[in-house]
Amino acid sequence: MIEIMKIATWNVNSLTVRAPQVLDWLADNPVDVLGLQELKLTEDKFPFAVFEAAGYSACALGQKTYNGVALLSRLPIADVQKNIPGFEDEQARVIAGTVLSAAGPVRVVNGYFVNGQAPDSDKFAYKMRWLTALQAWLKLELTQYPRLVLVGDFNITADDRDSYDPEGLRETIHHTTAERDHFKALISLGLTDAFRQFEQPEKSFSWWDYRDFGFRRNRGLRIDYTLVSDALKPQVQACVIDKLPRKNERPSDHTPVTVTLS
DNA sequence: ATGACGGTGTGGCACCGA
Repeated sequence: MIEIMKIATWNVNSLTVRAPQVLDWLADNPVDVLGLQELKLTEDKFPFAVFEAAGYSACALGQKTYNGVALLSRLPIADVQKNIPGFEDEQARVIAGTVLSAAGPVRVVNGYFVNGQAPDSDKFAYKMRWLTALQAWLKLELTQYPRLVLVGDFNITADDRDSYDPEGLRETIHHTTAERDHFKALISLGLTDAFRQFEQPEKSFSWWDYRDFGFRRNRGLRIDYTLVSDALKPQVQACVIDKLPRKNERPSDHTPVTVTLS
């Protein structure tokens, strides 16, 4: 018998607005674990009960107005970690937990990576510091949890295929060499971009600007990723971007990405 | 070059996102 485990990521851009869409999506796509980003609410406003009723327990690191991350899971979650240990951060960007599946424990790290605004900004400097801290922590996590999945909104295009206009946007935010070097450094820890393990259509994106008919014109970026550790790589069965929720009324600007493990 | 759209908080807009 083959145990299947599905892990997904979705930047919902306000859980207050999007909770009904998340519930609808889970009803159609009953993944085992869903990492959410950009909750834009504090934990006291997190709708634990509605997700419980749908069969999902939740753990969350909230923040008013900005950021905020959560893990929804149908399986028990243990050893929850909020933000990067030893990295002082007022912003709620990371939540990790160990999912106890029938096939053994899987460490799921869910991140809302720093946007960075512009390469010459203070926010970009923070992005670099944050990425450095994430990398150092994940190196340790991987020794403790060889079976690890890193999901989230990375706010980085891994390479030119992940942008609708790689030439025109060269060295702008999400496209800089410095950001891509950090992405490669994560890969060098022993992680693999599950999406690129499979043949994919050209111009596959996970985010489209609300403005200027971005989705209709497919002017988007692939910035939402599911990275699997070397130990899990042989078990990757599929990785798909679901564009359907982007067609909803009042959609998030991001769509869910799901990785399937055997 | 700018702003376009959307969410939030607070206030009559500004800030942020990507």
